[in-house]
Amino acid sequence: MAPKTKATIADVARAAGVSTATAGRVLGGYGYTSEAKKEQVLKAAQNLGYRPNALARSLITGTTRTIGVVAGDIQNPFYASVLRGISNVAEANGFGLLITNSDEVQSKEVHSVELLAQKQVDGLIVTPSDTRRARHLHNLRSMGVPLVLIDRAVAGLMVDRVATDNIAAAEQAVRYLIAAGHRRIGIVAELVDEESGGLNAFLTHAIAGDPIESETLYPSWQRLLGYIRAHRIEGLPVDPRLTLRAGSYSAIAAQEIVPHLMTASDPPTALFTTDGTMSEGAMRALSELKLKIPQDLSLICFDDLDWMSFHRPGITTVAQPRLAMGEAAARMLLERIRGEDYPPRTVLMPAELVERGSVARL
Amino acid sequence: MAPKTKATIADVARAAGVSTATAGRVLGGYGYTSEAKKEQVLKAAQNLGYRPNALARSLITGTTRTIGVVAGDIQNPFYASVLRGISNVAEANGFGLLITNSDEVQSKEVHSVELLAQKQVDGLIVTPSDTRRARHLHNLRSMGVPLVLIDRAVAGLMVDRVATDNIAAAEQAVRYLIAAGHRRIGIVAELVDEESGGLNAFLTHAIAGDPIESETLYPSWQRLLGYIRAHRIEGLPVDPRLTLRAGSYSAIAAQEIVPHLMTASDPPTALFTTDGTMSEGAMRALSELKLKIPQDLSLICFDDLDWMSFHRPGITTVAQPRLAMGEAAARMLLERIRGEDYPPRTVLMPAELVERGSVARL
DNA sequence: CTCATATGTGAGAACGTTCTCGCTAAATTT
DNA sequence: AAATTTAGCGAGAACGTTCTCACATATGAG
Repeated sequence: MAPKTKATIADVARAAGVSTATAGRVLGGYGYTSEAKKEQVLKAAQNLGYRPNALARSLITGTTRTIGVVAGDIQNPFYASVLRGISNVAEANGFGLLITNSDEVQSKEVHSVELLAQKQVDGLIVTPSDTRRARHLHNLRSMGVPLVLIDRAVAGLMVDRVATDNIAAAEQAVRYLIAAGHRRIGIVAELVDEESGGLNAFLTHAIAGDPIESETLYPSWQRLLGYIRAHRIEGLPVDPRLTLRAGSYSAIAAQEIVPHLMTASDPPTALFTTDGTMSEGAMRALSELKLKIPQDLSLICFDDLDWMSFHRPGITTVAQPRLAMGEAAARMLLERIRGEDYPPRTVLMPAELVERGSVARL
Repeated sequence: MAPKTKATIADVARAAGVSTATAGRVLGGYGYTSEAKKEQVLKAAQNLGYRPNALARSLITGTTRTIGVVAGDIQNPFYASVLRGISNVAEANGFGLLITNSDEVQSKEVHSVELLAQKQVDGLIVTPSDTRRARHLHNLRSMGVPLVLIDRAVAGLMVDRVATDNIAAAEQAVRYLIAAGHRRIGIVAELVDEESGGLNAFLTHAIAGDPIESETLYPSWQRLLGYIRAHRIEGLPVDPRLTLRAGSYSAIAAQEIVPHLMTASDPPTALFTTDGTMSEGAMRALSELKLKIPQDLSLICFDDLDWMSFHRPGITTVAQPRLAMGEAAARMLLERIRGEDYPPRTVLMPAELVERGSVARL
């Protein structure tokens, strides 16, 4: 029944009494074959338990029907959802998914991209960990490997990209807080990479309303920018002491920094956390400080994580369409793989402010 | 600099003025080569931007350095963590990861396994969606493809397996509740597949203490068994009305069923939820019912999800070593791929009861 | 000096497919 | 009736590697 050794197309051909070419035609579904031989071959294949070797096929067709993904960390709900979105459309189109983690470390990302390229993926979806140095990605482009960026852009790399409209999303959230009467609003953001001149320089520029090249900013910087814009629009000053930088993409970092803000002399009445991880860290800190939400502190988070809906009170949050982002990215990539030749597209997806009970009116 | 077309080993050989065999030797790092030629070849490869084609290599070596994973749903924190564990050891050993979702649907799982097998993965890690019908997995074994099962077993399929010791874990949690004075303890479990005779027959058998073949039980049934054993050990009767079956692996199902229990005439004083998804659904329901934990209801969950630690009160839970499970599975698989030939091993990992504040002493 | 061993090299087969070509026979058009 | 097209099939060349072999050359032992 189940054969001990794998059967090749030649074995099937021999068993069916035809040439490998004919066997290949019926098994591969290309070219002409008579009904009679088709049945013979199919029966022989069935008996031998023939399973096509995708490697050999890919070697000659030049396509693997596999797409490579470099995510930051599969375990992170953001990436997990994005991946699921990618997986959905990949699967629907008969594509496999080769997934790696970069941990937001450039060297790992380079290594991953190299691995995936060697495995001859038909295209890549990457969340670049460095928005400037990206030789490996430029290199891919010059080799003609389709590439789609998620969540972040790379300066000078003109490729398809899908991201959240971070500035608008943050601006909306912060204006919502201001509309509720809040005047001192804290923000806790990752802000991992030094923008030229650092946080202070960025703040003074942004507060002054200087034009800022925001496209290639990291998402957390974009969200900070939205925070600042909301203040400017509403005619409110920005107090730099209210802008908290975690400095790394970790909940612990957020958790450690929040207490400084809340135990200071003039604490904020509302807090805005700029992504799921920061939200989690902040929640840990607030929980330990035994602060009541929203009585002691109003809160708007970023990313709609499971617990935010059943937490009491419900957490008002900016929901990114994570699944849809993954799906959009995969669809764009598949179009490129099919050879469609648009100019590079940027899809900015709107985030939705989900109102729950974590914001008090002052 | 960056070449427009991909260079093959033959191109490199030509440029270096050696044979493809020699070029292959230095590039592939096998056999003898003189220092002089080695340098020539390396330089030529550098100039041409040579990137080895893993497909061609795999076709001849018969190994792809890729392992396939069939998970239920990447988006689910349980699978996300397990996957991360797998990824960690795979990456450390230079293996790639081909990941698919089965959504716990048998037909999708079969399809995934077939896809991965065609792509010639060196081995598979699967969370089987059906513990009985698994022809595709038996088939893999007979073809000599290494296979490791996670979380569940398949009747009659003797392969390496890693899972949580669900019975012991549930027993410990429920005994903990009993020790705290609880006498009416509800359980909300998935229990998706009809065990022979259904839930009632299972209950009567288990309560009577009949020997039960527990190895191939689905995790939720095992945890129910642990719940029953705890009652038996402590000399407490099991009230079938307290055993809630969600019937599907979804938070919504759990959310819908919990209110029936809590608004009944004789509600439990404590609740045990048997996995992360059930916990989430139950929390939703409890939140809507505005029940205070632990004053109105004590609670022990399964799986240590992020929010459980900063929820107020903290949620006491049975923490599965999800990451370690993935790592263990990957390590076992790699051993098999290397050709090590033990008899099939089952690794039952202990879960840890994390005490927080969701259990009241009566 | 001869024989064995280690080091180095290239020609060409192999891996399992798809693809190109040439050949037949039948069907259709001119 | 001749000319073309179409269906059907097989031989054998690709794809880009690794691997096996045969053959050098150098080194050292006896």
